[in-house]
Amino acid sequence: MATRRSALVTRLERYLPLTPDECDTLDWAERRERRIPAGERLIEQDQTGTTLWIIQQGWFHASTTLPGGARQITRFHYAGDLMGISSIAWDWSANTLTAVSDCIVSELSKPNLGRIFKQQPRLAALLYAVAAAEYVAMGDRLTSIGRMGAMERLAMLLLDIRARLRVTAGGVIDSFDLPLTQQDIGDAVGLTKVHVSRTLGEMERQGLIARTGRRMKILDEARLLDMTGFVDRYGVIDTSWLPG
Amino acid sequence: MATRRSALVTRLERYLPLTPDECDTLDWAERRERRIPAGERLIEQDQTGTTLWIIQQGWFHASTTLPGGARQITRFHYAGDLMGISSIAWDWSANTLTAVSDCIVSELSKPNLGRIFKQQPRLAALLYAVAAAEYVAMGDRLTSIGRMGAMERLAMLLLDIRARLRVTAGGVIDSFDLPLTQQDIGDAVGLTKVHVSRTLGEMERQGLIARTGRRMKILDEARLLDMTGFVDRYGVIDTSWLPG
DNA sequence: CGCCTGTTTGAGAAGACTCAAAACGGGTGG
DNA sequence: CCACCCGTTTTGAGTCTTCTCAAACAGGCG
Repeated sequence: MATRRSALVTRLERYLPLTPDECDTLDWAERRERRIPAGERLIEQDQTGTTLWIIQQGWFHASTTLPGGARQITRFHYAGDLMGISSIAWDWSANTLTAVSDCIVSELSKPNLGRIFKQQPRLAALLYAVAAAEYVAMGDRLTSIGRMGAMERLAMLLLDIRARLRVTAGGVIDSFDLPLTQQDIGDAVGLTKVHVSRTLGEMERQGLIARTGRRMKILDEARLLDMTGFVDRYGVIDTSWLPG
Repeated sequence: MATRRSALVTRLERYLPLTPDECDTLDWAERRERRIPAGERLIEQDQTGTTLWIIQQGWFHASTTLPGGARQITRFHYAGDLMGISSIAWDWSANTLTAVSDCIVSELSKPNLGRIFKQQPRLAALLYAVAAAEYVAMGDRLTSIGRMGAMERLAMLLLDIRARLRVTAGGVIDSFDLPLTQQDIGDAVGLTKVHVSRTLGEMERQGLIARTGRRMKILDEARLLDMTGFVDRYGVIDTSWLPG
């Protein structure tokens, strides 16, 4: 039977058409597709691990739990993302990876990542560019948490999630499922769940967003953009410098 | 005359001895060494720029300024760092880069970065691993700002700066010059300068640190580590997976 | 010596947190 | 099909950390 095309390939092709060789190299490097139900953990913080994962389907979040029990969600991962970045630099995971929805992931071993660098330099450079974009996006989140009030932080989060979902969805979306508890949302933006509840309520009252269960709709995009200065870091990536 | 060895080479060799070819490729890729006096800016947020920089000497910080005027310092850059990451993914800078001390930088053009991927895959993979480590370090800062109180945030910052300076210094140091105003420190950890002043004073009173002018000394490392759970992300990087 | 920038200190205000209880909602079993 | 249960969300009241505004203080440099 025809194997499904890797979500990583699909994502990368949004930025740059890949050669058949490059696609083959990626397909060959991915192994052991696995199904992870919502809520389950792929790896635990500080746990040994020398594998990266590629999300084929679904969402994850990466979190850190502090000695006192507080938790910070440092980022979300979506279909087409390379996950488990800390395993690149060490032999253990810096984060806990939790499935937000039902997911399918496949493995990419570190040696296979090395082979990609050797055999497909252009692909490697593209992965580097994507990583650079995500680095900048994390800087944006840092700025949001460090210097914005509760409502702006939440606005930023919603805009960020939507922008990234658009890459996977391959088009413009204005409403999306947000399968997160308010506790999760708070852990992502550095607020308590109580304050998240109040603030989301206030945003709804002001006509900025609408909620139906856990479906989120952005109503007043202009004002959300205005209050946050949000910039989409996922839509476009410069590939002109990649080696031939 | 013998050209000085690139600080990037020195830094990378802390993780992995480079081949002469790899060193040559880097040396050849770097151009136009420039001197930047303390306080001056190398590039402004949103400004067009298609160059990366390598810091040969000194410190920089990367900051974002919000419409309201608030500023967040997203990271510090030290000798041996590749700076201007956002130019990898786009043709403009996401941050303002400001020299904290008197600095020397050299340029690395994007096409030359591309050539490194093509000609020296192992070197490219090492750069990727270093970037991954810095990504994780930024996640730590995010956690610190999102989930810790004022004193822990400052403790985290001091431990982080010291850990990174150790890489450049090539050894253990317990005190270091911190040429930052309290405004800068606050912008890095998401506090006002007033609260930074109070909290640093309190840390001194508790015997955690000592200050002489802008020289900072860590007195009670054990307690600082204990209150923050700080992990050094710069000291060791796994290179076993790099292609031969 | 005086100026300018940066630091310290004080007092009051604001935003977010804690604790607590009530309302909601989806899923399960009777 | 209904009743119950558990996790989640909402609302309320009081507290605490951090912020704001303001003024005094310190230190380096012309």
